[in-house]
Amino acid sequence: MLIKTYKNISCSNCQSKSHSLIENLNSEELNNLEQNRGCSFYKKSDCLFLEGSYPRGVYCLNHGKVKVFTRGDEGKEQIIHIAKPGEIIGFRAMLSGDPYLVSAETIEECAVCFISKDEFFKMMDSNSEFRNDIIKGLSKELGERAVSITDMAQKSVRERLAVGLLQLKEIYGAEPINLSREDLANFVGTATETLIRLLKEFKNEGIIETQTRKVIILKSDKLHQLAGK
Amino acid sequence: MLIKTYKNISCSNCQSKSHSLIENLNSEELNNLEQNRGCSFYKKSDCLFLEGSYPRGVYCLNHGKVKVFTRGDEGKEQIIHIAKPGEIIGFRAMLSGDPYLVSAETIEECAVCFISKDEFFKMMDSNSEFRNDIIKGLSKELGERAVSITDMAQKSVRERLAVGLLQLKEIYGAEPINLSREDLANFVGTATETLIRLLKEFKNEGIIETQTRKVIILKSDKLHQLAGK
DNA sequence: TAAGAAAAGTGATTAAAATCATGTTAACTT
DNA sequence: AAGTTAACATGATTTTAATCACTTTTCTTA
Repeated sequence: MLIKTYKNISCSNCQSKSHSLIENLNSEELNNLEQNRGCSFYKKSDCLFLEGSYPRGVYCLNHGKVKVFTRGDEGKEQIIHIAKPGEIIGFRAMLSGDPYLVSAETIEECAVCFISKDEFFKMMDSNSEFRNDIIKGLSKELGERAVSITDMAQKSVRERLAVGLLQLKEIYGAEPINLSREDLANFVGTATETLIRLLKEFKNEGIIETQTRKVIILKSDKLHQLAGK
Repeated sequence: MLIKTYKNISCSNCQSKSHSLIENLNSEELNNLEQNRGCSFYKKSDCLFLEGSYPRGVYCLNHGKVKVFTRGDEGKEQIIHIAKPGEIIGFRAMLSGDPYLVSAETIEECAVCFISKDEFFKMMDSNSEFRNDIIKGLSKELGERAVSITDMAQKSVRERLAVGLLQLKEIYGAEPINLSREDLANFVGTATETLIRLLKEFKNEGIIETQTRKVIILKSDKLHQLAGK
């Protein structure tokens, strides 16, 4: 259970600062940020923001994981990204000036700081390093998404599952992957039943191990092979 | 046939300036840009840049169309974007500092100006309006790609063809869509044979008309229906 | 801790789209 | 203008993955 001392989180001492875009702020800026952001605790499956609404600021993830997804025609989720601590969520729509095209929801207990639009743009304007990091982040993600589109269009579900598991390994690090089968299916872009069958195959082939819902990767090299180029 | 007076194109009078990111440059900046860019004429199927190589600058499309694509495992192209006059091509990789993740190739005769890395970054640094337009452009595209991923994962090929034709209508405007069946298939993300069969269906349903390779959209509303949400 | 609900898993069937094989038309080239 | 090549088109077949119907297991919470 997450210790709910989140109100006391300081930006300067934030455990997630080192792998965050805020790492290049100086101490003055960090102090200012600390005064002007609000921290909240979110239960599992809480919504950060909803597709179609207008952004009022950005979310800085201190603890937990957040899924970012769109909904297709029949309401089926497509998970575009799973955010981990340190990530700033939702700045894309703020920068473009459009309403959100995606929704964001916690998939475990989370501590999240909210930075208002004004504050965020102030940081963008005053700190060129921060701004460049944002631009680099956008660019990097844009490149990754071109690859994702190609994968979706050309790879088989089996290959996509291999790709997806490798991505999730990066996100979860040493911890086992802890996603519902449905979320995993919506990340890979397939039906839940198909996903379950393929997971079983991978398990039988000794590539992964499962502990009820949790997935542990045993043979990354094999997954790389299966994933293709 | 494109008149090859492209050497004389001036940025200030560029026919594509008004729908380009360079429209917010002042006359001094435009003059400077004009001194420092090089214009070239490209035949159909010429390569602007190749996946894996390092960007040395950006390409500003004055005339013609350019396809931007990745290659999947078996070399099959996935067309991510089709650029039209006014667009700046290839700044994504320059901003992220990585090698290109995509290739760019002309699909008709083109006039293209090259702006060097230095020049481009100078413009980014000195003109905040230009910079903001770039950031907005990146953000907008990033949002669109989330939708594309979802479409690829969830829509049928028939639905995707409807979506794709509507996008191409925006790009081609009043002119008929002029793409090879293979390129069209690689844009929609399907096999060429499947695409041809679906085009025939759309034709039989009176939604489109074909003139050999050219496609003319007759009923956009019907395409919107078929495309889903 | 027992009951109910939600998630995970299985089997059978159907549907969609890829693949393979081959024929036809259009577009260059000499 | 004829010949050659490449693009377009079509039919038959196979493969992949979705869908539907249902069972079992695992969480919740009263």
